[in-house]
Order: sequence, then C-alpha cells, then structure tokens
Amino acid sequence: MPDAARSRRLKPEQREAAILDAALEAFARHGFADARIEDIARVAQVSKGSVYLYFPTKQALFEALVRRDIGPRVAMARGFLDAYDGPLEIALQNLADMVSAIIDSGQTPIYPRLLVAESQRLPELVDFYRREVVGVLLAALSGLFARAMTKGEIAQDDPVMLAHLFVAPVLKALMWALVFTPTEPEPFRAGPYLAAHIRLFLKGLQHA
Amino acid sequence: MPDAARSRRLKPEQREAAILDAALEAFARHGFADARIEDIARVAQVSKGSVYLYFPTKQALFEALVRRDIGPRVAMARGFLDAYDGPLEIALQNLADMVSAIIDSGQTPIYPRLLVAESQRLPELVDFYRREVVGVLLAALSGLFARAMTKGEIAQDDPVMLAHLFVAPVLKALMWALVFTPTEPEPFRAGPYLAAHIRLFLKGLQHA
Amino acid sequence: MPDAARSRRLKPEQREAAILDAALEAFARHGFADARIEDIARVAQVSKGSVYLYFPTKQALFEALVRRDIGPRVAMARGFLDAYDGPLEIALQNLADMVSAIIDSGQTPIYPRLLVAESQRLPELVDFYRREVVGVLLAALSGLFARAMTKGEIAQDDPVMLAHLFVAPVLKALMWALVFTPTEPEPFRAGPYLAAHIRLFLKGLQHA
Amino acid sequence: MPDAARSRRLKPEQREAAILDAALEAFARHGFADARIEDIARVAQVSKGSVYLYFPTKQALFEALVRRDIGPRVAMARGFLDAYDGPLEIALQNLADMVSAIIDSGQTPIYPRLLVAESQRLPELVDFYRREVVGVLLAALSGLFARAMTKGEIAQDDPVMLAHLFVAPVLKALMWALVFTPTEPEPFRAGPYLAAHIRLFLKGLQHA
DNA sequence: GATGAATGAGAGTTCATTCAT
DNA sequence: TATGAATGAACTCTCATTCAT
Repeated sequence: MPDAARSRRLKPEQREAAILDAALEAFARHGFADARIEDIARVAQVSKGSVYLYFPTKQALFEALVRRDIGPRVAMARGFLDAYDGPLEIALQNLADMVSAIIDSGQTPIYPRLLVAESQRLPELVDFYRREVVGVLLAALSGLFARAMTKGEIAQDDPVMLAHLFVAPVLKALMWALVFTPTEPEPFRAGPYLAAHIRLFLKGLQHA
Repeated sequence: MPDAARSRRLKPEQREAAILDAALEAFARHGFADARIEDIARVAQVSKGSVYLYFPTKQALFEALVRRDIGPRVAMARGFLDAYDGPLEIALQNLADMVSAIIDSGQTPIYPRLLVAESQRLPELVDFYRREVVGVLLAALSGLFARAMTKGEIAQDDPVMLAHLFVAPVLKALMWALVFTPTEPEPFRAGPYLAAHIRLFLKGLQHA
Repeated sequence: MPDAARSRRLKPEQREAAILDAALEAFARHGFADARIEDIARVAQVSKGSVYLYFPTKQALFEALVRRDIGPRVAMARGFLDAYDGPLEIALQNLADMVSAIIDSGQTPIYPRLLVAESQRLPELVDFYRREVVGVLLAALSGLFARAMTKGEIAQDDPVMLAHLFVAPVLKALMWALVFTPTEPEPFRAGPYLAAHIRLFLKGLQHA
Repeated sequence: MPDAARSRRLKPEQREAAILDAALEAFARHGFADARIEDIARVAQVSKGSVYLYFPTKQALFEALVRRDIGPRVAMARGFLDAYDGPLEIALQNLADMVSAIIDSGQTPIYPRLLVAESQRLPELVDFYRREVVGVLLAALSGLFARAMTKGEIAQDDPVMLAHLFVAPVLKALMWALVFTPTEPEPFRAGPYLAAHIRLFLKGLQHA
C-alpha cells in the first residue's frame, strides 16, 4: 500500500467515529429505512464492508449512534442540574436558553424524531431512552423542583409532575423545528416561546 | 362463486374504506417504508392489484388515509371551539378530558407520529398538516383565549402564544403514549397529567 | 339506456372493426408487448371486457388484425399480376410506383416490421405469412417473369429467383422507412430508389 | 466454499461477457420486452442482482450488447472495403460469401431483427445504428463503387445509390433467415441467392 | 351482449448482508 | 483488517384476463 493511501487511512476509533457521523447525517436526512449503508460508507470514506466490521447490522449502527451522542449530553445536563443550588428561575432560564440557541441556530438534534419514528421497530431503543435519557433527566429536574419547594421558592406540588410539565414545551419546540422548519416561510422561534413558557410556568407555581 | 365467497366480497365504498383501515394498521405498526402493500391488501380482503385501483401509489394511499381521518376530527374540534362561549376553564377541561379519554383507552391516534416520522419524505403532507390541522386548531384555540381576555377571565397576553403553550403537554401526552406505552410497566396516565397542566396554566394566566 | 347512448353504440361488425383499427395503431406505435389492451379499448370506444368478446387473447387480436388487413391487399396484388399481359417494365414500374407512393406519403404499413419483431413469439403468424402473403406474391411475380421469358422480353433465368431479387429493394425501402424515418433529418425517398432498382434490374435481365 | 463452486465462479471480465452472452440469447429468443433478467442471470451463472452491478437497467444492458458486438464487425468490414483495390466483382463476391457462410451455418446475427423490432422503443439505438453501422458501411461500399467507376470497371452512376441497391438482397437474406428458417421445411439458401444477385447486379452495371 | 372492477402472477429494481480476496 | 463484488429476498407496480352485474 502506498504511503499516501496509508496516511489517508484513519485509525480504528476514527473510522468508527466517521461512520457514526455519516450515519447521523444519513438517518437525519432520510430516516432509518431510507438511509443506505452504502451512502454512509462513502461519506465516512470507508468501504461498505467496513461498516459491518464495526457494527453487525444497520440497526446496531443506529443504536450505537444514539448511545454515543445521547449519553454525554444527558450526563452533562444531569451534572448541571444536580449540582445547581441557585434560584429556580435562573436554572430554568439557562436550560431554555441552551435549547433555544441550539434550535434557533438550525442544529436541532434529530434524535427525538428518530425515537418517535422508529419506536415501533426498536423497542430496545425505547427502553434505553426511558432508562438513560428520560428517566435521568426527569429525575434531575424533579430534584430541582423538590429543592425549590424545600427552599420555599414555589408552592408544594408533585415534583415529578412539574418536571413532565416543564419539559413539554421544550419537546414541542424541538419537534416543531424538525417537522415544520424545512418548509416554513417564517420559522418558529424557540427563544420567545420558551421565555413565555417559563414566565407562565413560574407564575403558576407561586404560592397561593 | 359460492355464497360464502360472494358474501365475503365487499361493496366498492366498503372496499376503499377497508383498504384505508388496513393501511392505517400497517403504517401504525411498521411505519411507511416497512408497511407492505400485500399485507394491507390481505387484511382488507382485497387483491394486491385492487389497492392500485383505488390509490395510484403507496404514497397516495398514505396521504389519502391521513386526509380521510384527520379532516373530520379537526372540523369537529374547530366547531366546538368556535361556538363555545362559556368559561375558559370548562372548555380547556373538556378538551383535556376528550384527549385523555382517547389516550387512556389505548386508542391514541398514530397520525402525529406518522407526521413526525415521515415529514422528511412527504413535504406535501407537512404542508397539509400546517394548513389544515395545526393552522386551524391553533387559530380556534387562539380565538378561545382572545375571547377569554375580552371577557376579563385572564390577563392580557398573546393569544397565539397561549395556544401554542397550552397545546404542548397535550402533544407530549400523545407522543408519550405512542412511544413508551407498548413497553412500559405502569403506563403514563394522561388524565391527571393534563389536569395538573390546566390547573397550573390557568393560575399562570390569572390577572396579576 | 338513453337514446343518445344507444345511438352512439356501434353495431357488432363496426365494433370489431373499431377494435382492430385501434389495435393497429397501438401495435404500430408500441409493438406487441407494450401495446395495452386498455388503450386499444379506449381508442375503440369500447370497454376492456368487450375486446375479449371478440378476440379471446391479445395474440388472437394481433393475428386477426394481420389477417384482416393483409388478405385483401395480397389478393389485389395477385389479381393484378396474374391478369397482367403487357410489357414487363410497365408492370414493375407500376408496382414500384404504388409502393413508393405509400411509403413517401408516410403511410408505410407496419406489418412487415411486426412480422419481423414478433416472429419468434408467433410461429403461426409466420406460417400464415409464408402461405398467404409471401408464397402468393412470389408465385404471382414468378409467373410475371416466366411469361416475360416466354415472350422473349428477358433472358432465360430462374423466375422464382428473379422474384426474390426484385422484391429485395422493395422490402428494404419499407424497413428503412419504418426504422429510420421517425428520427431522420432528410427522409429516404423510395421513389428514386426503386426507379434506379428497376433500371438496373432490367438491364441485368437483358439477353446477352 | 467447495472447489467445485469456486471454479464455477467467473472472473469479473468473464462475468460481464457471460451476462452479455446470455442477454444476446434471451433477447434473440424472446425480444426485449419478454426477455427476463432472471433468466439472463441464470444462464450467465450469476445472481439477478449482479446483472445490475454491470448494467444499470435492462435497456442499458440491451444497448451495451449491441455496441459490443456490432462495433468490431463494422470496423472489420470497413477496413476490408477501404483497403481493397482489386476488381469489383471479387470484392462483392467475397462479401457475399462471408454473409452466406454465416447465414447458411445457422448463425445469423439477430441484431438487424432487434433493431427493427425495438426501433420504436429505443430511438437512441436507431441513431447509433445510423451513425455507426449503416452510415459507415454504406460509405465504405460507396467508395468501392466510386473507385470501380474511376477505373472504368462499371458505368457512371450514383455510388451511394448503388451501395443501397447492392445491400438490399443481403438484408433480405438476413431477415428471411431470421424470420422463416425456424419453421421452414427446406431452408432458404443465401449462397445461391446472393450469387445470382451479384451476377445480375454486375450485368446491370456494365457500360452501355 | 356489454361493462369495468377485480384479480394475481410476474416483472424490474433495490439494498442489507456476506465473503473471497 | 479492509475491501467491494456478489447475493437473493423482498418490494412496488403492471396488465392480460376473468367475472359479477
């Protein structure tokens, strides 16, 4: 093999990462069923057969992708929430700002849509989400609300329910961006939407 | 032809409906790409070719299905909202009760999921939804909130934004039921969730 | 049935003729395999099922078409040749003029092409052609040449061979027109071509 | 994989050739529309999918087949004609002998029939024939006749017309063999037919 | 007789996966 | 380890033919 070719060749970890990156793009653009392994391989600068060296099936590739990208983000969010000890309003606004910035910059993560779209086909993926994503984040958010109650910032309520309710407009903003933005004349802006959400939500949580 | 066979044969109007019903089941279970025309035909008690007598392509079948089932429901909801003139709380609670009853009885409509899942493939379907479903329902809800403001029931605010915010937990409940219910040990109950939503939401809308 | 509809309806012989006319157009345009019975029925102003009332299969329709159109023309040509008693040159020139007029007016009969194209599929059609068309016409032409020899107009030769040779440029002109004319910038003219053929051919037949 | 199976597997260059060979057989026997890719694959000892590795569509396979087989033969004939400087009669007789030998040995090329049969469907193929086959061969033949006139072997005439006329019985012999031979009791012999043609043709070309 | 809805075998094509190199 | 040619099951869609009306 000529040196030029060898130097262009990636190390195994890099190859796996390149495949996952290419898979993300392909699944985002076409959905699971219509994404073609051959396209993923070409974008990853790898042969079709090599994809199968790293992932035994298309489905396994999909699941590995979700696991790689979701885990760290969830851990980061959880770390922030668990460590947070300031006023509730600031925490919620920070969360909303992060999400809004991502959405309004056009980089909306496609994982929620992929989960929704493929949940029938991939029950194990659903389990993973429930355990590793939804469960963790809702628990962390619940903790946040529970502490706010302890501190008397908000009225007594079911903290888990509050977490579910707080999260709903965030999810809606994500889905909206994923579904409607490509064809929408004037795109929906997540920032003002979530700001209004927090304003109303906190007012609803005030002591009576 | 024996009588048994003849009686098994459906009338034309029934045949189209049977195909659409079977298609709904197939698309719900497998998604667009993995639903097989042959299965749809068998469930509809119809030959494979007959499906193409009524719908020129698989995609047209899918779109016809959405149009058939969505239109009347949207019209009904819109009629209720436009005609309503009572207290806001009752209206919202009625809406939530209807949605909760559907979800908690296990008949969650799969159309929202299909929209999310196939939005990349079917931009025309997205347009249809925006115009005929989302646009109509949000307008009707906005009107409801606007009238409540005029009557002084709630504080002044952007009625369109309120409609978007009110709707978020409803959508979340739908998605939750579709994605997690099949594998969840103790299913999420939409009723209490939406009740809590309305309670907080209305409190947030009170005059300051 | 309303009178208007009944009067629009054709008599059986007319219906059969209309179907055959439509079939001619369809086979000429698309070939046997790609001609669709449904299109033929529509052009003939007849239902698809009615085609099968008159012809049991697509193949039978094709064969009936050939038989209807070929027979009379062959009989006419044969009658002319058998009855002819004038100079050979005039007879040949008359034949060439008829053929040239047809070709150069753009009405080239598609039967030779259909025979060539479908000869593998339809051996019975080939038999029919050999017996009813080629055999008859070559025999009549052979007779013409034989009489010319008897009268001393041309040198002694095998009259059957002469018939075969005389016919070759006629067939070539037909095929040429069918294959190349649709895309050819300056169309091949059969008239001058066959005139040159007769000139050379007769010169070749002169007494040494 | 057992040795037997491995040895049955062909090398890449052989595979493409085997597919083309099988396609030739299939198209010759059934025509374009009725030739089945699956049959071609089986005859070529190749999977159905492999055919699409080499040719993107059935039509492309057909066109590649024609191009592969026609080009070299045309080039050879043209080379012979362009280089020839002997007496006209010998050249014509050589050509006739070659054609006769092929036809009378039962290996009549099916390309002329395929051209005739599929000319409606494949206008590009017709263009290819006009440019690469008919145009080239008629030009080369015209040159032969023109040189014969210059040398005084034959009377002055239009050399292009002579080429067209000379070629007609050759084509007729080809078509005859293709259409009638399979079912004909005593097959038509091209040899004597073309010999008679040349005899008469040259006599027609003599100086007056 | 006439209709056209209904049938279903079969075609071309795709693509996840395998495997010889 | 890496390749990409090869595989073949599975899919959508077509259309000659049938048959209930």
